[in-house]
Amino acid sequence: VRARTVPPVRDTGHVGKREQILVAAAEEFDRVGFAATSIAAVARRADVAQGTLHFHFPTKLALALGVIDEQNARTFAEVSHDAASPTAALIGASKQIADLLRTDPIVRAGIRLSLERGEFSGATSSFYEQWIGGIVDVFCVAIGSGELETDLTPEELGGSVVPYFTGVQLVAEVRSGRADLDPAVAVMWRVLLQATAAPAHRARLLGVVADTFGAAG
Amino acid sequence: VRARTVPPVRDTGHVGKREQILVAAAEEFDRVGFAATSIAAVARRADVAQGTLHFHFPTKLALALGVIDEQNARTFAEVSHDAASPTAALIGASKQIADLLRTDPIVRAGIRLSLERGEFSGATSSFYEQWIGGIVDVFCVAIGSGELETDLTPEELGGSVVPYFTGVQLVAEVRSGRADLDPAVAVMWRVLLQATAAPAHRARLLGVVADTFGAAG
Amino acid sequence: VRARTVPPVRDTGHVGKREQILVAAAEEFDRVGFAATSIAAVARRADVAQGTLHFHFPTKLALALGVIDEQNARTFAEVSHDAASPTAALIGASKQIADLLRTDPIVRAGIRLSLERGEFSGATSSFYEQWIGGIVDVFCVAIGSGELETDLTPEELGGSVVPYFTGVQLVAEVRSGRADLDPAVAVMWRVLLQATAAPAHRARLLGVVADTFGAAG
Amino acid sequence: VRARTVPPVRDTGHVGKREQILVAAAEEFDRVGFAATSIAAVARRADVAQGTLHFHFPTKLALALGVIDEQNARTFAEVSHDAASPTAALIGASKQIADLLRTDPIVRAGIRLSLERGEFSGATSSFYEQWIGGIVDVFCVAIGSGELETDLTPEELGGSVVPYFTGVQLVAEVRSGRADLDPAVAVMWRVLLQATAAPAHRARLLGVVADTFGAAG
DNA sequence: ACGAACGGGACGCCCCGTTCTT
DNA sequence: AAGAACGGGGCGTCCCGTTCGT
Repeated sequence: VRARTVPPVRDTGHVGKREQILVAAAEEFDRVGFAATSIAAVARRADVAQGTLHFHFPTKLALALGVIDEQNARTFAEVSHDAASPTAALIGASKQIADLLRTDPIVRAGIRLSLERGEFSGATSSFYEQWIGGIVDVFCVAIGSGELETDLTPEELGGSVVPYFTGVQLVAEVRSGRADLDPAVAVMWRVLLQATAAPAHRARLLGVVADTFGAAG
Repeated sequence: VRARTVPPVRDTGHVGKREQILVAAAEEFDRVGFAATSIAAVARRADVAQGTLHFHFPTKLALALGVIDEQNARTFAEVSHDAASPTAALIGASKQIADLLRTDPIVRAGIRLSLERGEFSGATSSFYEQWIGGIVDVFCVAIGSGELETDLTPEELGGSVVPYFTGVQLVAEVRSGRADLDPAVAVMWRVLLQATAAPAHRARLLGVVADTFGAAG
Repeated sequence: VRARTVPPVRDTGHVGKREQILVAAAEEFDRVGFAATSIAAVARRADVAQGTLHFHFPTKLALALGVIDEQNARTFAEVSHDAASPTAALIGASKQIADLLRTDPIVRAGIRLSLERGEFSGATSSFYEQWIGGIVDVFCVAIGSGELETDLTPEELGGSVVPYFTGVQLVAEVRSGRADLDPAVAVMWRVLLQATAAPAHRARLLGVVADTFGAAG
Repeated sequence: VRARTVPPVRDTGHVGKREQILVAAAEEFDRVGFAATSIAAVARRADVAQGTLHFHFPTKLALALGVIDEQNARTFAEVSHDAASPTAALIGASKQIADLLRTDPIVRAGIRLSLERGEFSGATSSFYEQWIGGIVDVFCVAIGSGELETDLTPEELGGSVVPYFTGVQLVAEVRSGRADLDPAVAVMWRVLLQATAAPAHRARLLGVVADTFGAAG
């Protein structure tokens, strides 16, 4: 920090105080939740003065919203739309999100904050609506293309898959610190495909699941 | 309190300060979570002096553990074992727990606290292990009796159903304050039965779901 | 304690709850002082319910005064009046009190409380007046008998010896936990005798000091 | 405080919040001791918000150590080394410290805290070691120069004089609020000089005592 | 613009000393 | 003799401005 008194030619590794703070905040939020997170601890972890923190995020709530926004961006960025096999694309996205949940503090924190009801209602519920909406779209395509066959509507399906994934991730966190998240997500997909995959596609999609979270994983 | 200065013949509704406190604490924990709950608020809500509260629960953590314990007791009490149709019994239990989640503050709070990672690890993870264990047993019977047919092991199934229910309940809470919890649980069961029910039992079990969470629900 | 549910014929070692409490209180007062002593800790240490404690001592102040009174009694009981050599008697008493200060929690606590100014002013200053008064009497006799020769009045002498002993004891406590109290008291007497002993008695009295706190001590 | 919104030319009497707090704390510590001193009372007396106080002294212990440090500095600053007559210098220092004990709250509080055993052990015992060490040095010189004659070693003498003074001061405090501290210190010196002063210097040194704490005192 | 020191109240948890009832 | 109830702070510290220096 002191070395920056003379702003040098190419401060390598300089990622901007803002992001530095955001990551530190995410780590604390993920660790102990919103209410128990102290701004002082965030500043300490970010190696930043409290005044500096206050300059970028005037309030603790702003800090949380910043984390949630960033998490939304990162999460949705992972969803790749593949018209060929929408269900396979969904499986791939779930794997990538599971990976993020294991590695990216901002995503971890964002999810946790999104589930703490209360002050984030706005950002939070819109997050779920958005997510479910996107998945419903995928299911529409998948059903339309005959990849899935079910008497459930796409809305019912999407509205159940998102909570399913949420629960799997959350209980994995509580039980094992997300160590065995991948197999749990795989089981989820096996249940879902057994229930909804068209017979013609079932074997292939189960293969995708096995490959994605596979024996190697 | 004042009315008790003359201990009357039949102090109806006197449930003991301890339970009074437990309920008040549960309401607060459910509303804002552990960290944001203030002991003063609990005492106020329970209409009890802070010293009284401290006598029964020396610490905020003790308060939370008390709530979790009570919730465990109440939750498991709901599970009725019906040898005739274990799956139907499970569906019934899920309905009853869903009802508790809508009405019983202690159960609501207990679940919420169980998902807040950290200091409750002990009580919490044992809670999930216990719950999953019980459900695995039911699935063993159900598969053995031919009611369910699946290539998933009972362990996989139980370990996936519990998170499924947890997620459904949680997202329902965030999205609608659990107003539409019943239909969401019904969808869950339709997915699960479609995936695992033996053809000979499928229609009947779906009927149980419809009746349980049914049009009347 | 449990064994006393049936009050037996000869509860050996039964010293009365009152004294039990007094000792426990003294230990705590000696350890941390009046203000920092908690009544709960005293009750715990005395293995007595708080209600019981309150029955014997309605107030924390009463507890402290009880300790101080008992200490006064025990302290003054040690002073033996020996007309043959009043100074030697004084030396002996100082040794005995020094021993008490090392072993008797009530005396330790009483002294400590007596020096904590404030609420005990009454009991405390009377304690010093009484003590100094007694010693002045001894010095009167000693000077009258020609054992001591000094241009200091007995009042000056007594009023200086008591603080001297107090300081020696106190600093010994702070510096070494009273481990080397005896030699320090011996030095005190050597100073005092060098200043006040009549030449004819000096050697004998110094011998008394050496014997009392002596090489064996 | 309000007057400082416009930082004026000559903020007379502005001594810094830190010192302001230190003095207020000393007054409280002196009045009721460490344990019974409330931080709120200190803040109130210093006319400072509790947050401000916490900024300068994060803990009550830090506050006490701050007072003790300051007292050490002020006390040792009074000791003037006069090679001509070391004993006279010591007498003078004792007078000055006695004056401080009557007037300077920080010195009063520091002494009191130093005698409250327990958490201050570190700062406290070093205080006594330092003090005794300094006085032993003086006695070495005094004995070497023939001003004092005694069979006591300088260590014994120094290790006895400091407690003597401590006791005199303390009992004076308890008995009379230190009103008659000066005569008591004078008596102390008369005893000490009678015991240790070389005959050739005795009259002169007693004269110094009389002049210092003298008839005018 | 940015960083840092300083100041300010407001509670939060703990627990303390007491009283009241059994 | 004991258990239960009771308010009242104590300490810590948190989150937030504001004012300096750079």
